[in-house]
Amino acid sequence: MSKGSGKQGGGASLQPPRGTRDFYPEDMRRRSWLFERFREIALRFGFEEVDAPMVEHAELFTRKAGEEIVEQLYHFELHDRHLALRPEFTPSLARLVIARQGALRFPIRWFAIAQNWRYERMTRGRRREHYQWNMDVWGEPGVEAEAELLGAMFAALDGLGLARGQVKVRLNSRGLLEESLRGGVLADRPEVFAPLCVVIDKIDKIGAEAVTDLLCSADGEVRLTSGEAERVIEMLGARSLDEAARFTTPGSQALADLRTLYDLLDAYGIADQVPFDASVVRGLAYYTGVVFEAFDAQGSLRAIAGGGRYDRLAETLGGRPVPAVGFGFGDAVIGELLADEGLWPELGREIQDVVHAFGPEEKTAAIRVATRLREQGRRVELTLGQSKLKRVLGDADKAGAERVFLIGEDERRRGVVTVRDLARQTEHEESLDGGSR
RNA sequence: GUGGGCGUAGCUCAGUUGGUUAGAGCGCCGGAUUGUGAUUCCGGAGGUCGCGGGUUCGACCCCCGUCGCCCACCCCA
Repeated sequence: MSKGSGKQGGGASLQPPRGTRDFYPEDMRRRSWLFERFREIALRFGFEEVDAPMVEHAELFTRKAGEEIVEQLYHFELHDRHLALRPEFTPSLARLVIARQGALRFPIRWFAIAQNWRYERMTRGRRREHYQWNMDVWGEPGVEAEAELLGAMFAALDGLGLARGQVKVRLNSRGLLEESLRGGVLADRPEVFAPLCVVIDKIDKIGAEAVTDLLCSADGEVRLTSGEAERVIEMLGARSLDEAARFTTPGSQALADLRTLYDLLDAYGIADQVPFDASVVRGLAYYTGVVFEAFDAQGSLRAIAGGGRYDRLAETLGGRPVPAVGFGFGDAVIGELLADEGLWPELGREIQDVVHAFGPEEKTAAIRVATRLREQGRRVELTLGQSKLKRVLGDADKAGAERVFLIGEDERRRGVVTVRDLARQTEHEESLDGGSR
């Protein structure tokens, strides 16, 4: 069977399902490198790592707000259960928090590196499966939490080698919009705010007119007056807090929060990397306040990361109210950006020592030597079977080894091992237990 | 979903207007003093040319279908 044979070829395809990836050792080294950077920054910011099952009850994800993320759910019925692969980590995280709500001391700072699944059409930087670094703060209503998260995000970008200015974060608050509609449509029907935001999120893709139509449509969920819709569209054009202030109600809490946030971001040294942009609302229903998304400055790729405040998710899922804010940072788009910028490091096997027995008689001695070295913390490859010295040395060199330990008949008889230093091309003998001779 | 491009050795690709044993580089294996690696030299293995069907005396090449990948648009985070 050949690699390209599809359904016609007979037998199982050797290709992974569309939109999914295999990770060979060289791929896994890069993935691990990336995840180590995420993990290191998270720990440096005092966050604790958590995880949850990749399969959840489907109901955890099936919100009704027209979100694409819900429509693209991988789900299935098994026995009497309706299960789904998680399309994002936040609902699972909420479940974890709610289940121990009485025992947790807030605020809590948790992170996860989770694989998520969405059945969607593929483009560059977008697959049906991806890993996402999630950073979340629960129990802190103030924008100090947002600032800390954005500080961590930029620290991670620094750690990946991206120069300042290569990645920017557009930021807004849904609170501005929510406040301005509070006296109108939201007074009677506060529940339409989420679907309203989901519709607005489409403005860059379908245009202002189409969005206005959707917002005012008599058949739609939102049903704004044309005056309200006009005001909303106009407000989305604001690109500074002062511009936004023209649309806000006097004493706007959302605007005050944003001003405070920018003061804090300035202290982190990143305020100039985070332009205000009133058109950012994000496509998820549960966001309530500040929302943001990171993108490459050239604008050639999809969003790198995104997040926001979701103060009502806990109660939506049956818990007591707890404010929360977080972001997700995917591995796919950042991987493309690192590739474009030539920032992926050369990663080798990092074997340190190779131990080789020339014949069956020397195998036990070789095992003892390898064990001794491994107990010292060295990364040791023990050669298996029979192979020629030429090959052993060549492979050791390619694997990045520093030394090769050789045990042949002569060494065995004298109770020693020949240690070859590959870089210096020198050799000396040691006793089998490591003593010098 | 629409349009375009591409599927030839493990990898990157070449393959003249359809013509007989389908090539290169890298990699892999073996050899050049039986236990000494990056260079060099010599040799070798490995492909039903994505898959299926059709046209033809003859198809990697032309036609149809199909699967997969890439790009753009559409759609959407």
